[in-house]
Amino acid sequence: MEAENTEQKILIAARQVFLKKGLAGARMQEIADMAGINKALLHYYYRSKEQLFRSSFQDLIKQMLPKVFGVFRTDLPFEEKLRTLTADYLDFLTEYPQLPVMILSEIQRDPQLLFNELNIPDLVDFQDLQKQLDEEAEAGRIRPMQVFELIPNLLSLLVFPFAAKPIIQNALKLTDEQFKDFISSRKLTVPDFFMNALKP
Amino acid sequence: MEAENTEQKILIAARQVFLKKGLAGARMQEIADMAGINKALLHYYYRSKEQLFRSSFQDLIKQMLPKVFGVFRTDLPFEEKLRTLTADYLDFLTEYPQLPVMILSEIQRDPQLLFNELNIPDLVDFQDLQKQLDEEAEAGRIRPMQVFELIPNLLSLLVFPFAAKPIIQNALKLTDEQFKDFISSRKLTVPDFFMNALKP
DNA sequence: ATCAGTTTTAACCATTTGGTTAAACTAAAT
DNA sequence: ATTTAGTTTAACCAAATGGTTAAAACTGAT
Repeated sequence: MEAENTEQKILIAARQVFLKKGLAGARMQEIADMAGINKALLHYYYRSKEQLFRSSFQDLIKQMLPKVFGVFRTDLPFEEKLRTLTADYLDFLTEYPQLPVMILSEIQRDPQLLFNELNIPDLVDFQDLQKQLDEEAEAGRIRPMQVFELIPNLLSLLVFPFAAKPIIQNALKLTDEQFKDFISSRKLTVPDFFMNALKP
Repeated sequence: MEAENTEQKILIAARQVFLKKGLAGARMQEIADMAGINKALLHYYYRSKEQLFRSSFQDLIKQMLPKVFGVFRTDLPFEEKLRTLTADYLDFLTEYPQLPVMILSEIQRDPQLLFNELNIPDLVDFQDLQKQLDEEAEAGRIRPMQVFELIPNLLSLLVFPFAAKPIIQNALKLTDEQFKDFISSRKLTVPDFFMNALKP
């Protein structure tokens, strides 16, 4: 998190502020203060708030997507894919717990935002995954399952607890540390739960 | 959605705008326009933007919570509870698909918001539910399961698809109507998935 | 018809906010 | 030493925005 050049300092500060407050709620002054620079310098490096937001957003998404979908491009057995993805994704989100809400709310505001820059089918070959599922089902190891049911269910189980972090923490009276433990426990319980749900 | 008195018109308009843009993104002028009234009239009825937001937010939450948690106060068999809650909750969220993101992002901004006004343990008696789970497990109908694992998993499966609606719609190329069908199919697949995951 | 209370409006205000400008500083290249 | 390019700042600006005010219009009771 240390400062290198000014551009980096700005990006890091912007990320922090945008993650917490979103595009509309963020103030250029706050970002400048957090980066320890003058507000005009923001506009020198990134012409507008919108542009700074996009850079910061893009940066995060580019970090995120390979970790979410990368494992789908390997030829690991299905259960391995599931366990790897779960652990990697939960680790990543633990670093940026506010990311899901920020992404979801900005996409609600501007649905184009995400898809102008990246192509999800490019990242996950749904058909390949479906083929693997069909094979597993054929072999009697899991019950028949559609990717379009499986993927939303899996992402739900992985992402939602972060989106609902304040609610969970309050309802269960967890400190930040305890919340991390809660998430950590899910690296096992979620794949277990999931594999059980897939049993024939 | 029809106008009764001005106060109602304002609340309805405010709800629409806040749902779409959140507190920071909403403009008083836009709310006034949508309600077909003058901006000053907003301030006559609701002193400030913050207060209008709270009223609108409160209103929605009060509608939502009984539907989410109400069934936990009945003495239905566990699987019945699960299926009832799923159907009711999915129906409710279908009416307000943007609600989850709005709630989650405003709570991230101000974690107090939700809990100042309502007490979740008052709505769900976790211990009662745990007892029921223990009984089901004892009888060999499900495997042992903690409420604190079950509830987050269930809410994840129910809420997340709405939060990710634009992503799902784009990735799967669904119209609004097809998205509703997708959600509707989950009234069966989610409880099925869930009950299967709970099998001993 | 009039009066009191409520509702509605147009005009206005102060502050905030994103963004600009022009000048000063720095360090490397010539 | 001077030029040049990049970096940083203080001071400003125009527009947007939440909020106020005072007066007009409406309503229902007397």
